[in-house]
Amino acid sequence: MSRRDVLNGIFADTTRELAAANFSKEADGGRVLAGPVRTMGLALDRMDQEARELREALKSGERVVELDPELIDGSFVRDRLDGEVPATDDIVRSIEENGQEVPILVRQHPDLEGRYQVAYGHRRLRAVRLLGRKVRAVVRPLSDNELVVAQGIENTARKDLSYIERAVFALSLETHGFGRDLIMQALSTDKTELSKLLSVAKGIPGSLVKAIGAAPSMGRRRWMDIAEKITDPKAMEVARNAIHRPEFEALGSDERFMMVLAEVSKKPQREQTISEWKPNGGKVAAKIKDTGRAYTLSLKTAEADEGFGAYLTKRLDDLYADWQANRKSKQE
DNA sequence: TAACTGCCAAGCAGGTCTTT
DNA sequence: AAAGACCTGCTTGGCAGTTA
Repeated sequence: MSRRDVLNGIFADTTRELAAANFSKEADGGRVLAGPVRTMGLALDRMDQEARELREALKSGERVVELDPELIDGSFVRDRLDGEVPATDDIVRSIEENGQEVPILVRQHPDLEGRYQVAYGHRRLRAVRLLGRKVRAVVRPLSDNELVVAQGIENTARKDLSYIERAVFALSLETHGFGRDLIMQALSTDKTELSKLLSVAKGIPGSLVKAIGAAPSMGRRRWMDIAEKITDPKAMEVARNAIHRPEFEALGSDERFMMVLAEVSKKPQREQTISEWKPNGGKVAAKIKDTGRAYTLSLKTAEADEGFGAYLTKRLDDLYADWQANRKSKQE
Protein backbone atom coordinates (compact mmCIF):
# COMPACT_ATOMS: atom_id res chain seq x y z
CA MET A 1 0.00 0.00 0.00
CA SER A 2 1.38 3.43 -0.93
CA ARG A 3 1.69 6.35 1.47
CA ARG A 4 -1.16 8.01 -0.38
CA ASP A 5 -3.34 4.96 0.24
CA VAL A 6 -2.42 5.04 3.89
CA LEU A 7 -3.47 8.66 4.19
CA ASN A 8 -6.63 7.99 2.25
CA GLY A 9 -7.38 5.14 4.59
CA ILE A 10 -6.84 7.13 7.75
CA PHE A 11 -8.55 10.29 6.69
CA ALA A 12 -11.13 9.26 4.13
CA ASP A 13 -13.96 9.59 6.62
CA THR A 14 -12.59 12.82 7.98
CA THR A 15 -12.30 14.31 4.52
CA ARG A 16 -15.89 13.41 3.72
CA GLU A 17 -17.06 14.84 7.04
CA LEU A 18 -15.03 18.01 6.53
CA ALA A 19 -16.55 18.43 3.11
CA ALA A 20 -19.99 18.04 4.64
CA ALA A 21 -19.15 20.55 7.37
CA ASN A 22 -17.85 23.08 4.86
CA PHE A 23 -20.95 22.55 2.78
CA SER A 24 -23.08 23.26 5.84
CA LYS A 25 -21.21 26.51 6.47
CA GLU A 26 -21.65 27.63 2.89
CA ALA A 27 -25.27 26.61 2.79
CA ASP A 28 -25.72 28.59 5.95
CA GLY A 29 -24.60 31.81 4.34
CA GLY A 30 -21.40 31.89 6.34
CA ARG A 31 -23.05 32.63 9.67
CA VAL A 32 -21.61 31.14 12.80
CA LEU A 33 -23.08 27.71 13.36
CA ALA A 34 -24.29 26.68 16.75
CA GLY A 35 -25.29 23.41 18.36
CA PRO A 36 -24.15 19.93 17.36
CA VAL A 37 -23.07 21.04 13.90
CA ARG A 38 -20.72 23.61 15.39
CA THR A 39 -19.29 21.09 17.85
CA MET A 40 -18.78 18.52 15.13
CA GLY A 41 -17.18 21.22 13.02
CA LEU A 42 -14.76 22.07 15.81
CA ALA A 43 -13.86 18.42 16.28
CA LEU A 44 -13.37 18.01 12.57
CA ASP A 45 -11.30 21.17 12.34
CA ARG A 46 -9.02 19.71 14.96
CA MET A 47 -8.96 16.37 13.15
CA ASP A 48 -8.11 18.24 9.98
CA GLN A 49 -5.22 19.87 11.79
CA GLU A 50 -4.14 16.45 13.05
CA ALA A 51 -4.46 15.10 9.54
CA ARG A 52 -2.22 17.85 8.21
CA GLU A 53 0.29 17.27 10.99
CA LEU A 54 0.32 13.54 10.40
CA ARG A 55 0.67 14.12 6.65
CA GLU A 56 3.67 16.36 7.36
CA ALA A 57 5.09 13.78 9.71
CA LEU A 58 4.79 11.09 7.09
CA LYS A 59 6.40 13.41 4.54
CA SER A 60 9.29 13.87 6.92
CA GLY A 61 9.93 10.17 7.02
CA GLU A 62 7.39 8.76 9.46
CA ARG A 63 5.97 5.57 8.04
CA VAL A 64 3.64 2.74 8.77
CA VAL A 65 5.41 -0.12 10.49
CA GLU A 66 4.30 -3.58 11.50
CA LEU A 67 4.62 -4.18 15.22
CA ASP A 68 4.08 -7.11 17.51
CA PRO A 69 0.79 -6.32 19.34
CA GLU A 70 2.28 -7.74 22.51
CA LEU A 71 4.75 -4.84 22.55
CA ILE A 72 1.96 -2.30 22.61
CA ASP A 73 0.26 -1.10 25.79
CA GLY A 74 -3.03 0.73 26.02
CA SER A 75 -3.20 4.45 26.67
CA PHE A 76 -2.44 5.49 30.22
CA VAL A 77 -5.98 6.88 30.29
CA ARG A 78 -8.73 4.31 29.96
CA ASP A 79 -11.60 5.32 27.69
CA ARG A 80 -13.62 2.13 27.30
CA LEU A 81 -15.49 -0.03 29.72
CA ASP A 82 -15.71 -3.17 27.59
CA GLY A 83 -12.61 -5.26 27.99
CA GLU A 84 -11.89 -7.67 25.17
CA VAL A 85 -13.21 -7.46 21.62
CA PRO A 86 -15.25 -10.62 21.03
CA ALA A 87 -14.24 -12.85 18.12
CA THR A 88 -17.65 -12.21 16.57
CA ASP A 89 -17.14 -8.43 16.51
CA ASP A 90 -17.43 -6.73 13.11
CA ILE A 91 -13.96 -5.24 13.39
CA VAL A 92 -12.42 -8.70 13.85
CA ARG A 93 -14.31 -10.09 10.88
CA SER A 94 -13.40 -7.07 8.76
CA ILE A 95 -9.68 -7.34 9.54
CA GLU A 96 -9.75 -11.09 9.03
CA GLU A 97 -11.34 -10.69 5.58
CA ASN A 98 -9.71 -7.48 4.31
CA GLY A 99 -6.65 -7.06 6.46
CA GLN A 100 -5.99 -4.03 8.66
CA GLU A 101 -6.61 -1.19 6.23
CA VAL A 102 -6.28 1.63 8.75
CA PRO A 103 -3.11 1.81 10.88
CA ILE A 104 -3.26 2.68 14.54
CA LEU A 105 -1.34 5.59 16.06
CA VAL A 106 1.23 4.82 18.74
CA ARG A 107 4.13 6.50 20.51
CA GLN A 108 7.27 5.07 22.08
CA HIS A 109 6.47 4.07 25.65
CA PRO A 110 7.78 6.88 27.86
CA ASP A 111 8.99 4.50 30.57
CA LEU A 112 9.61 1.12 28.97
CA GLU A 113 12.31 0.77 26.35
CA GLY A 114 11.18 -1.11 23.25
CA ARG A 115 7.47 -0.85 24.05
CA TYR A 116 4.75 1.38 22.61
CA GLN A 117 1.60 3.10 23.79
CA VAL A 118 -1.59 3.52 21.76
CA ALA A 119 -2.99 6.97 21.05
CA TYR A 120 -5.90 5.62 19.06
CA GLY A 121 -6.94 2.35 17.51
CA HIS A 122 -7.47 0.34 20.71
CA ARG A 123 -10.18 -1.82 19.17
CA ARG A 124 -8.17 -2.48 16.04
CA LEU A 125 -5.22 -3.47 18.23
CA ARG A 126 -7.33 -5.88 20.26
CA ALA A 127 -8.82 -7.37 17.10
CA VAL A 128 -5.40 -7.88 15.50
CA ARG A 129 -4.12 -9.39 18.75
CA LEU A 130 -7.05 -11.78 18.73
CA LEU A 131 -6.25 -12.82 15.17
CA GLY A 132 -2.59 -13.36 16.08
CA ARG A 133 -1.36 -10.93 13.44
CA LYS A 134 1.12 -8.06 13.44
CA VAL A 135 -0.44 -4.64 13.83
CA ARG A 136 0.16 -1.84 11.34
CA ALA A 137 0.96 1.38 13.16
CA VAL A 138 2.21 4.91 12.69
CA VAL A 139 4.79 5.71 15.36
CA ARG A 140 4.84 9.36 16.39
CA PRO A 141 6.53 11.27 19.18
CA LEU A 142 3.58 12.49 21.26
CA SER A 143 3.40 14.32 24.55
CA ASP A 144 0.88 13.14 27.16
CA ASN A 145 -1.40 16.02 26.20
CA GLU A 146 -1.20 15.23 22.49
CA LEU A 147 -1.86 11.57 23.15
CA VAL A 148 -5.03 12.08 25.18
CA VAL A 149 -6.34 14.74 22.81
CA ALA A 150 -5.76 12.44 19.82
CA GLN A 151 -7.40 9.59 21.71
CA GLY A 152 -10.38 11.71 22.69
CA ILE A 153 -10.90 13.38 19.34
CA GLU A 154 -10.85 10.08 17.50
CA ASN A 155 -13.47 8.64 19.82
CA THR A 156 -15.60 11.78 19.65
CA ALA A 157 -15.47 12.03 15.89
CA ARG A 158 -16.48 8.38 15.54
CA LYS A 159 -19.14 8.83 18.20
CA ASP A 160 -18.37 5.37 19.51
CA LEU A 161 -18.02 6.13 23.20
CA SER A 162 -21.15 5.89 25.26
CA TYR A 163 -22.10 8.67 27.67
CA ILE A 164 -20.71 6.89 30.70
CA GLU A 165 -17.50 6.03 28.87
CA ARG A 166 -17.02 9.71 28.08
CA ALA A 167 -17.71 10.51 31.72
CA VAL A 168 -15.19 7.96 32.96
CA PHE A 169 -12.66 9.15 30.38
CA ALA A 170 -13.12 12.75 31.55
CA LEU A 171 -12.70 11.75 35.18
CA SER A 172 -9.68 9.67 34.33
CA LEU A 173 -8.08 12.66 32.61
CA GLU A 174 -8.89 14.87 35.57
CA THR A 175 -7.42 12.32 37.96
CA HIS A 176 -4.25 12.32 35.86
CA GLY A 177 -4.01 16.04 36.49
CA PHE A 178 -5.08 17.35 33.08
CA GLY A 179 -6.78 20.73 33.11
CA ARG A 180 -10.37 21.32 32.12
CA ASP A 181 -9.33 23.08 28.91
CA LEU A 182 -7.49 20.02 27.69
CA ILE A 183 -10.27 17.66 28.75
CA MET A 184 -12.78 19.80 26.88
CA GLN A 185 -10.51 19.67 23.85
CA ALA A 186 -10.10 15.89 24.08
CA LEU A 187 -13.82 15.31 24.39
CA SER A 188 -14.81 18.12 22.00
CA THR A 189 -17.18 19.41 24.60
CA ASP A 190 -17.84 22.58 26.55
CA LYS A 191 -17.49 23.43 30.22
CA THR A 192 -21.15 22.77 30.95
CA GLU A 193 -21.12 19.31 29.49
CA LEU A 194 -17.78 18.50 31.07
CA SER A 195 -19.13 19.52 34.44
CA LYS A 196 -22.05 17.14 34.00
CA LEU A 197 -19.84 14.33 32.78
CA LEU A 198 -17.60 14.68 35.82
CA SER A 199 -20.49 14.91 38.21
CA VAL A 200 -21.93 11.66 36.85
CA ALA A 201 -18.55 9.90 36.91
CA LYS A 202 -17.90 11.04 40.47
CA GLY A 203 -21.42 10.27 41.63
CA ILE A 204 -21.54 6.65 40.53
CA PRO A 205 -19.04 4.22 42.06
CA GLY A 206 -16.69 2.53 39.61
CA SER A 207 -17.86 -0.91 40.68
CA LEU A 208 -21.43 -0.04 39.68
CA VAL A 209 -20.36 1.48 36.35
CA LYS A 210 -18.21 -1.57 35.63
CA ALA A 211 -21.05 -3.93 36.45
CA ILE A 212 -23.48 -2.09 34.18
CA GLY A 213 -21.02 -1.57 31.35
CA ALA A 214 -21.05 0.98 28.53
CA ALA A 215 -24.86 1.08 28.18
CA PRO A 216 -24.59 2.62 24.68
CA SER A 217 -28.25 3.71 24.48
CA MET A 218 -28.27 5.54 27.80
CA GLY A 219 -27.62 9.24 27.81
CA ARG A 220 -26.96 12.06 30.22
CA ARG A 221 -30.43 12.35 31.73
CA ARG A 222 -30.73 8.76 32.79
CA TRP A 223 -27.17 8.45 34.10
CA MET A 224 -27.71 11.66 36.07
CA ASP A 225 -30.94 10.18 37.31
CA ILE A 226 -29.13 7.16 38.74
CA ALA A 227 -26.35 9.34 40.18
CA GLU A 228 -28.92 11.53 41.91
CA LYS A 229 -30.89 8.58 43.28
CA ILE A 230 -27.94 6.72 44.75
CA THR A 231 -26.95 9.70 46.86
CA ASP A 232 -29.41 8.04 49.21
CA PRO A 233 -27.41 5.24 50.91
CA LYS A 234 -30.48 3.00 50.89
CA ALA A 235 -30.82 3.34 47.11
CA MET A 236 -27.09 2.66 46.79
CA GLU A 237 -27.57 -0.53 48.76
CA VAL A 238 -30.45 -1.50 46.47
CA ALA A 239 -28.23 -0.92 43.42
CA ARG A 240 -25.43 -3.03 44.89
CA ASN A 241 -27.87 -5.85 45.58
CA ALA A 242 -29.27 -5.62 42.04
CA ILE A 243 -25.89 -6.10 40.36
CA HIS A 244 -25.25 -9.23 42.40
CA ARG A 245 -28.44 -10.96 41.31
CA PRO A 246 -27.91 -14.03 39.10
CA GLU A 247 -30.23 -12.70 36.36
CA PHE A 248 -28.22 -9.45 36.13
CA GLU A 249 -25.23 -11.23 34.63
CA ALA A 250 -27.25 -12.55 31.70
CA LEU A 251 -28.54 -9.12 30.62
CA GLY A 252 -27.06 -6.79 28.02
CA SER A 253 -25.49 -3.54 29.22
CA ASP A 254 -28.53 -1.37 28.41
CA GLU A 255 -30.84 -3.83 30.15
CA ARG A 256 -28.55 -3.90 33.18
CA PHE A 257 -28.75 -0.14 33.32
CA MET A 258 -32.54 -0.23 33.12
CA MET A 259 -32.70 -2.86 35.83
CA VAL A 260 -30.57 -0.80 38.21
CA LEU A 261 -32.53 2.35 37.39
CA ALA A 262 -35.82 0.56 38.00
CA GLU A 263 -34.58 -0.81 41.32
CA VAL A 264 -33.29 2.49 42.68
CA SER A 265 -36.45 4.25 41.49
CA LYS A 266 -38.73 2.04 43.57
CA LYS A 267 -40.22 3.78 46.56
CA PRO A 268 -38.62 2.28 49.65
CA GLN A 269 -41.11 0.39 51.78
CA ARG A 270 -41.73 2.08 55.05
CA GLU A 271 -40.28 0.29 57.98
CA GLN A 272 -42.86 -1.60 59.97
CA THR A 273 -42.80 -2.04 63.67
CA ILE A 274 -44.61 -5.16 64.70
CA SER A 275 -45.13 -6.10 68.30
CA GLU A 276 -47.50 -8.13 70.38
CA TRP A 277 -49.36 -7.49 73.60
CA LYS A 278 -50.78 -10.04 76.01
CA PRO A 279 -52.19 -9.17 79.44
CA ASN A 280 -51.34 -11.17 82.51
CA GLY A 281 -53.94 -13.88 83.02
CA GLY A 282 -56.15 -12.67 80.12
CA LYS A 283 -57.39 -14.63 77.13
CA VAL A 284 -56.89 -11.73 74.71
CA ALA A 285 -53.85 -11.12 72.47
CA ALA A 286 -53.12 -8.06 70.32
CA LYS A 287 -50.85 -7.68 67.32
CA ILE A 288 -49.63 -4.11 66.83
CA LYS A 289 -48.33 -2.87 63.45
CA ASP A 290 -46.90 0.64 62.95
CA THR A 291 -45.97 1.58 59.38
CA GLY A 292 -45.59 5.27 60.13
CA ARG A 293 -48.75 6.01 58.16
CA ALA A 294 -51.07 3.52 59.79
CA TYR A 295 -51.23 2.13 63.26
CA THR A 296 -53.07 -1.18 63.34
CA LEU A 297 -54.18 -3.02 66.41
CA SER A 298 -55.71 -6.41 65.75
CA LEU A 299 -57.24 -8.34 68.59
CA LYS A 300 -57.51 -12.04 68.92
CA THR A 301 -59.90 -12.94 71.71
CA ALA A 302 -60.94 -16.18 73.28
CA GLU A 303 -64.59 -16.69 74.27
CA ALA A 304 -64.06 -15.42 77.79
CA ASP A 305 -62.72 -12.03 76.60
CA GLU A 306 -64.62 -11.55 73.36
CA GLY A 307 -66.29 -8.32 74.56
CA PHE A 308 -62.96 -6.56 75.00
CA GLY A 309 -62.84 -5.25 71.45
CA ALA A 310 -66.26 -3.57 71.72
CA TYR A 311 -65.36 -2.18 75.14
CA LEU A 312 -62.16 -0.71 73.73
CA THR A 313 -64.02 0.93 70.85
CA LYS A 314 -66.52 2.54 73.24
CA ARG A 315 -63.71 3.99 75.31
CA LEU A 316 -61.77 5.45 72.37
CA ASP A 317 -63.04 9.00 73.03
CA ASP A 318 -61.97 8.84 76.67
CA LEU A 319 -58.62 7.33 75.78
CA TYR A 320 -57.97 9.99 73.14
CA ALA A 321 -58.84 12.82 75.55
CA ASP A 322 -56.60 11.25 78.15
CA TRP A 323 -53.73 10.97 75.65
CA GLN A 324 -54.13 14.61 74.57
CA ALA A 325 -54.12 15.85 78.18
CA ASN A 326 -51.07 13.76 78.89
CA ARG A 327 -49.21 15.17 75.88
CA LYS A 328 -50.15 18.74 76.79
CA SER A 329 -48.81 18.40 80.34
CA LYS A 330 -45.54 16.96 78.99
CA GLN A 331 -45.09 19.93 76.61
CA GLU A 332 -45.54 22.40 79.46
C1' DT B 1 -42.27 10.44 19.93
C1' DA B 2 -39.15 9.72 23.56
C1' DA B 3 -34.56 10.17 24.49
C1' DC B 4 -30.07 12.16 23.45
C1' DT B 5 -27.13 16.02 23.13
C1' DG B 6 -25.32 20.74 22.79
C1' DC B 7 -25.88 25.08 24.33
C1' DC B 8 -27.52 29.27 26.92
C1' DA B 9 -28.43 31.79 31.04
C1' DA B 10 -28.28 32.34 35.80
C1' DG B 11 -26.19 31.60 39.94
C1' DC B 12 -22.64 30.00 43.27
C1' DA B 13 -17.93 29.82 45.28
C1' DG B 14 -13.38 31.07 45.78
C1' DG B 15 -9.64 34.05 44.64
C1' DT B 16 -7.73 38.60 43.54
C1' DC B 17 -7.75 43.46 43.24
C1' DT B 18 -9.10 48.03 44.73
C1' DT B 19 -10.72 51.31 47.86
C1' DT B 20 -11.37 53.14 52.38
C1' DA C 1 -6.80 45.19 57.69
C1' DA C 2 -11.50 44.95 56.21
C1' DA C 3 -15.11 45.42 52.92
C1' DG C 4 -16.75 45.50 48.46
C1' DA C 5 -16.15 44.88 43.46
C1' DC C 6 -14.73 42.08 40.00
C1' DC C 7 -13.14 37.91 37.70
C1' DT C 8 -12.83 33.11 36.78
C1' DG C 9 -14.18 28.48 37.00
C1' DC C 10 -17.74 25.64 37.80
C1' DT C 11 -22.67 23.91 38.49
C1' DT C 12 -27.50 23.69 37.58
C1' DG C 13 -31.84 24.05 35.13
C1' DG C 14 -33.96 24.25 31.08
C1' DC C 15 -34.63 24.74 26.07
C1' DA C 16 -34.27 23.32 21.25
C1' DG C 17 -32.46 20.58 17.46
C1' DT C 18 -31.39 15.88 16.24
C1' DT C 19 -31.79 10.99 16.16
C1' DA C 20 -33.42 6.27 16.44
